[in-house]
Amino acid sequence: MTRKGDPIMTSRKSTRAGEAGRRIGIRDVAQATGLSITTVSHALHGKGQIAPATRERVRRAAEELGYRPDPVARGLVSGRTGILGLAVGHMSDRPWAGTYRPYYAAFSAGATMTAVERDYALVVVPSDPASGLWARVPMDGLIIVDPVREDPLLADCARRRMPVVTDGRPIDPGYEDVPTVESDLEHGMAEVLDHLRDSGARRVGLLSGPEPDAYTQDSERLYREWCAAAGRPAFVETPAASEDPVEAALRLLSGPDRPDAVHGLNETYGQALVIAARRLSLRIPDDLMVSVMRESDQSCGTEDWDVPLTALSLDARRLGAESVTMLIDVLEGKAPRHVMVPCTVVARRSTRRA
Amino acid sequence: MTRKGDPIMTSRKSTRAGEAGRRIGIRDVAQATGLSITTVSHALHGKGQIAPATRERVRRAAEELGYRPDPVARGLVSGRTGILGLAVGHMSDRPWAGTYRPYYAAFSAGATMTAVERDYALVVVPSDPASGLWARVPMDGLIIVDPVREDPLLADCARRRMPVVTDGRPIDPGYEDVPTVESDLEHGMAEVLDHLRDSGARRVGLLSGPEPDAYTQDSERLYREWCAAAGRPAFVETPAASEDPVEAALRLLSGPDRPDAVHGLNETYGQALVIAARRLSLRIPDDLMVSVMRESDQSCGTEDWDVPLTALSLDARRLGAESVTMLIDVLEGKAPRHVMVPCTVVARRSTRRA
DNA sequence: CACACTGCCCAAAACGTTTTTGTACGTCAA
DNA sequence: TTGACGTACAAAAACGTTTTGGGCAGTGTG
Repeated sequence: MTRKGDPIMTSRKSTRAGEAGRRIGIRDVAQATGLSITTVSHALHGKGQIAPATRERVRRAAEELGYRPDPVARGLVSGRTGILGLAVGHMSDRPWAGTYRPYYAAFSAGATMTAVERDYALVVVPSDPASGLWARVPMDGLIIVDPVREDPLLADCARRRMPVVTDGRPIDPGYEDVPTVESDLEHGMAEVLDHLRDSGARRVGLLSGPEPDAYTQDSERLYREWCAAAGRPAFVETPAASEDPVEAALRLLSGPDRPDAVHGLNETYGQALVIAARRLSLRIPDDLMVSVMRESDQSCGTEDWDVPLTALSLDARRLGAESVTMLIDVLEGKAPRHVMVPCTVVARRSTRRA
Repeated sequence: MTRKGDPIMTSRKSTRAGEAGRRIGIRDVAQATGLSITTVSHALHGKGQIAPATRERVRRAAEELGYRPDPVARGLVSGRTGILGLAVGHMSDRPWAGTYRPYYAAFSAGATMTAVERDYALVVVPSDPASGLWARVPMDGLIIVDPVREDPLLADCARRRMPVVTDGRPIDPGYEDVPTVESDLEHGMAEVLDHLRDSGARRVGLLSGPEPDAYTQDSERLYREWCAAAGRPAFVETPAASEDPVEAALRLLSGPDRPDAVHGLNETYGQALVIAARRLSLRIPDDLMVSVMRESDQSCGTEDWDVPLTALSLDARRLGAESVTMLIDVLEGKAPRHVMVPCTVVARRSTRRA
C-alpha cells in the first residue's frame, strides 16, 4: 500500500518532542488564564457569550504565549482542511517528467494564486496511482489535470466521494457530471488551421501525441474534420510514448508528398519539428510552416532556435485559476457550470512567408 | 486573526455529509469483519500479533469497502502530516505577483519533484504575513525562499519551533543556525563581470533590485567589490518597489558617462534594459552589452526581443530540490550542512560584439 | 416567593485514528 | 495441578481541537 516507508509514521513526534517542551496548545492558554479550554476556544473565535474583559484577557494570553490552534486537530473536528489537491503528470514510465512542462508550471501558478486569494492552500501530488501519496495528504477536493483513459484517480475519488474538478473532459463514460474546465479547441483549432491555409499552406499536417486524454483526442478529431471539410488529405504522425518526437517529425516530413505546414500539439513537438526541418534542410517558413499549441503565455524553449513559432496559445494560467474557482464552488455547495476558456492564435515568423 | 472568513470553519462537514452516508472508516471495516478497530489497525499496518488468516480477511474487507485511513486523524496522533510548506513571494503591495516569476516556477517544480520522490507533498503558501494561511495549513516544516529583513515568518517559525530551511541566507542576526541553500554568487558574479570585461566592456553597471534580501544585498556588494578591485567606477541603479524598472534602466543609461555594459539582477530587468536601450537607440551589443541573472534554465520572455541575453544562470530547480532534501534531513534528525549550488555563465548574443 | 430569563462560563462528547495496556485462552513444563 | 508463557485479540487512552448541552449565579417579572 505504501512505498518507501511512509514518512508520516516513521519518526514519531519529533516536532513536538523537540527541544524540551512540546508545542503550546489551547490547554496552556486555559491554564494561564485560569479558564476552561471551552472558554478559550470561544473567546478566540468569537463564538459563545464571553465577557469582553475575559475575551481580551484570553486574546492577550494567547498572543503572549504564541498560541496557534493546531490545524490538524482543527481539521479533524471540522472535517475540512482548507487544502486543495492538484494532480498532474501523465502516468508514463517517467512519471512527473511532465511537471517540468511549462503547461503545468503555468497552470499551477494560476491555481495557487487563485487558491490563496480564496484562502485555500494548494498541494501538488503526482497522479501516479502507485504512489498512494495523494491519498495520504489531507485535502477537501482534487483537481485532475488531463484525466486519461480509465483514470484511476478519477475512479478512486468517485468511490470516496471526494469532490473533483477536471481540467480537460474525462473521456471515460460515467463521469459526465464531473465539473470540467476546458480550452475552446473547437474554435482554436479551426482558427490556427485556417491561418496556415490563409498563409499559403497546401498540405497541412499534424504532429499528434500519444497520451490518451481528451485534448489529444479532440485536437486530432477536429483536425481531421477540418481536413475533410476542406477536402484536403490528412497527415498525422504520433510519436510513441517513449520515442524522441524528432523521429516522428522526421517521418512526417520525409514522405514524397510531405506537408508544407505542420501543427504540433505541444511546444516540445514544435522544437522537434524545427530540429527535423533543419536536418532535412527545410527552411522555415518558406519550405515548411510550423505552428504549435503553446501551453502558456510565457514563451519558453524556442529562443535558441531563433525561429519564433506561431502558436495556438492556451491560457494555462487562467485554466488553473478557473479550476480552483470551480472546485471551491463545489465545496461550498454552489452548482458549478462547465467553463470554456478561449485560446488565441498568435502569428509569428514561422508562418510568415516573405 | 483571519481574513475573509476562514473557509476551514464555515460550511461544516459538507464532505462527510454529502450524499447520504459518511465516509467509511476503520469502524466500518471492524464491523464488517466482526473484529475490533484495534485489530483492524494492526492487521493493516502489520503491527501487532495477528493470525495470518485474520490479517488477510481484514485486508480483503478493507479493499472491498474501499477503506483508506483518514490522513487528518492519522496526522493528529502521529504528529506528522507528510506535508512540506513552501513560502514564496516578497511582501509587496501586490503580494504574489512574484509567483509568476520563472524563478518560483522552476524552484517549486524542483522542490515538488524531490518532495514526491521522498514521499512528501509540497504545499505553496504566501509569505504574506497578513494571510494567516501558512499557519492554518498543517505542515511538518517550511522552506522560506529569500527571507527578507525582519522576516515575520522566520520569527514565527522560530517561536513555534517549526523546522525551517531557507533558500538564501537570512539577513537578520540570530538566525545563523538556520540551514540554508544558496547560490554561489561569489564565483558567479565574478565570472559574469569578468566576462563583460573580457568582451570589451569599459564601464560595467548594475541594475539592482529593491528587495531587502540576501541575494540583492550580496550581489550588490560583490559588484562593488569587483569594481573596487578592478579600479573601476560603480554604476548602480535601483528601481523603487512599485516603479517600472524601465525607468530605472533609462536613468542608468542616460548619463553622460553611461555604462556600456549592464548586468541586471533578474530577467525582468533584462527586458527593461532592452526596452530602454531601444528607446535610447542603443544597439545591443555594440553600444550596450546586457547580461542578466537568469532564474532558471528555461529561457523565458526574451523571445520577442530577438536578443538572446547572456545570463548568469541560477539553477532554480536544483535549489528547490536541495532545499527539500535539506528540510527532510532536518525532519528526520540528520544534521544538515549548508549547501552551495553553483551558477554558470551562458554567453549569448547580447555580449558578443562583432 | 416562584419563575423565567440572561450573562457568563464549564464538563464532556465528538472527530478517526494509533498506541498502550490489558485479557482470555490455550499449551507446555514441573 | 499449577504456574509460566505465548498467542490472538480487545478496551481504553491518547492526539488537540470544536461543539453540545448544560450549570450557576444574578436580575427582572408576576
